Amino acid sequence: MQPAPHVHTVRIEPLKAACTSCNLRELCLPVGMSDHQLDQLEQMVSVRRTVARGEALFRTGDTFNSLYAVRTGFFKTCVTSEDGRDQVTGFQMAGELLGLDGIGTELHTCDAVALEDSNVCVIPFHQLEELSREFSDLQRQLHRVMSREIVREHGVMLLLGSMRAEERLAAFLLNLTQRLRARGFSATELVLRMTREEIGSYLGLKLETVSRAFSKLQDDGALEVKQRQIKLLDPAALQALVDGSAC
Amino acid sequence: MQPAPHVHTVRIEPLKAACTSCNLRELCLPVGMSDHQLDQLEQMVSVRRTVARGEALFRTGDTFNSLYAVRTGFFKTCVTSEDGRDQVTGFQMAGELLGLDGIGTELHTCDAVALEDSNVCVIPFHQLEELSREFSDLQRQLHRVMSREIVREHGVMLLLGSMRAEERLAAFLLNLTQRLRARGFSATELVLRMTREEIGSYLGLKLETVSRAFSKLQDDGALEVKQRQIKLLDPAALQALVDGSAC
DNA sequence: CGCGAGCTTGATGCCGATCAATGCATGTGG
DNA sequence: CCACATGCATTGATCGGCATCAAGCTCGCG
Repeated sequence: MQPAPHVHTVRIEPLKAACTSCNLRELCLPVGMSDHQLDQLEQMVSVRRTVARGEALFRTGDTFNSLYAVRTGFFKTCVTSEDGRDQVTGFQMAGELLGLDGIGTELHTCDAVALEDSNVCVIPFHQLEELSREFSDLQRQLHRVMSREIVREHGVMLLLGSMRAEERLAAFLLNLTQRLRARGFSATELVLRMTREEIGSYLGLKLETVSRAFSKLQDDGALEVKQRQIKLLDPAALQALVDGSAC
Repeated sequence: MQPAPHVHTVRIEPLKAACTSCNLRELCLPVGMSDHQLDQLEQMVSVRRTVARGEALFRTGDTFNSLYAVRTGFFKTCVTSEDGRDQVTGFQMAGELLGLDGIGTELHTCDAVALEDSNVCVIPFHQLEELSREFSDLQRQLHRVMSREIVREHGVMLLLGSMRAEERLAAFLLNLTQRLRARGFSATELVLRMTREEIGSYLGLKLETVSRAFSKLQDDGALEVKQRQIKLLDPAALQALVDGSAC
C-alpha cells in the first residue's frame, strides 16, 4: 500500500505509454510542466493497486484518501440504501476515475467493485489538491473531470426517467462502444464485463427485461448477441431508438 | 443581463447577512482570510442578477463563464435530449449552486429556469479558480460542493431506478423539507414552487401519477395536501416508505 | 364573470415485474 | 471422461403499477 522505495525502480515508460490513451492524461502527463513539477506528479501517481475480480477497491463508509484512475480492468460503482436496495451508478474502464464521491464527506458513499482483475493508480487527494494549486492546468483538468461526471449523471437521469427498456439498453450499448472506440477498440464488437443483473441495476430494469431487450434488438437485426459477446449490426438503428425517432 | 456599473452601489451588508445561512458561505465568507483576500472575494461575488419567474438563468448551449449561487428564489434545472424528451435534474433554493455542468465543456448542458422571481450571485469561474489556487479552504469547499452534487445524483439514480411512485414522492418531500429546515423554515409545512408536471419529470413519473401519490399519502394520513400547500403529518411514515420497510 | 392553467379522479391498456421452467457454459469430484 | 452442481441467461405465463386518455374541478386573474 505504501509507496515503498523500490517503487522508484519501476520503469516509467510503460506508465507513460498507458497514460497516453488515458482520459486523465492531463492529470499525470507533462503538459508544459517544469521538471520539478513533473517529478512531483510522477511521485504522486506512482503507487498502484491491484484488485482481483469481485473484490472492492473501496466500500461505503471507508474513509476517503485518494482518487483512483483505472489502468487496466473494469469496475462498477454501486450505492446501497438503508433497506438494501442496490443501484449500480456507473461502470468504469481504463482511464476513468473512481472515488470522486468521497471528497464531500471524507467518506466513500458507494462501493467500487472490480468486474475483472484490475489495476489502478492511487492518487492521494490532498497531494492532488496541493499540486493543483500550483499548477492551473492540473486544476482545470480536475474540475473538468468532476463536471463531466455531473453531466454524465444527468444523462443517466434522463435515461432512467423517460426511456423504455429497449431504448435504455441501446443507449447503454452505444455509450459503451463509444468509450471503447476512444480506447482503440472496435466500435461494433464488445464483450460485456458485467452480468444482465448489473446492467439491469444500472438501467433501472430487472435482468429478465434486459435479456428480453437483447433478444428483441437481435430479432430486429440491430444486434448479434451470444451471451456476453455483442456485435452491433446496425448502430444507426440503435441511435434512432435513443433519439426517440421510433415513437 | 450585463453587470452594469451601478451594481457596485449595492450595499454589501445584506449580502453578508444572506450568506450567513448559505450552504456556500465558505465560498464567499471570511474564513481566516487576509483583508486582501477578503477584498478579492467580495469583488468576485459582487455582481448580482435577477431572474424573473419563468425566465432562464442560462440555457443549454450557452457559453459557460460563471457559477451562480441562489440568493433568493427557486430554480429548476432540466436537460433535453435530441428528440425533445425533457428531464428535470434538480431544484435549487437559496444557498445552492448552479452551473457546475458547464465547467467540463465550457458550454452549459442544461437549462436553469427560475420558478419564482429570483436573485443570484454571479461567480466568474476563472476568477474562482484563480482565487482557489491561492486559498486552499476555498479550493476544498469548491471540491466538496462538486462532490456532493455527484453524491446527490447517485441518490436520484437510486430513486429513479428502484423506487415506486409513492416512495419517490415521499423521498422528494423529505428532501425538500430537510433543506428548508436547514434554512430555518418549518420541517413540516411547505409551499411547493413547482407544478405536478415538474415534480413528475424530476421523479420519472407522469403528473397524474404524482397527483395520485399525493392523494394516497393524504388518505393514509401521512400528508395534508391543499394544492401546493403541503403539511407533513407523519414524517416517520414517509421515512419508512423511503427506507422500504413498507414492502 | 368567464377563461385558462393546473390539479384531481376515473377507466382502460400496456410495459415491465414477477414467478417459474429450461437452456447453456464452466468447473469439480468421482 | 462423465455426472452433477453452479451461476448465468433465455423464454414463457401471469400480474400489477404506471401511462394514457378523458372528464370535471379549483383557483387566480383579466
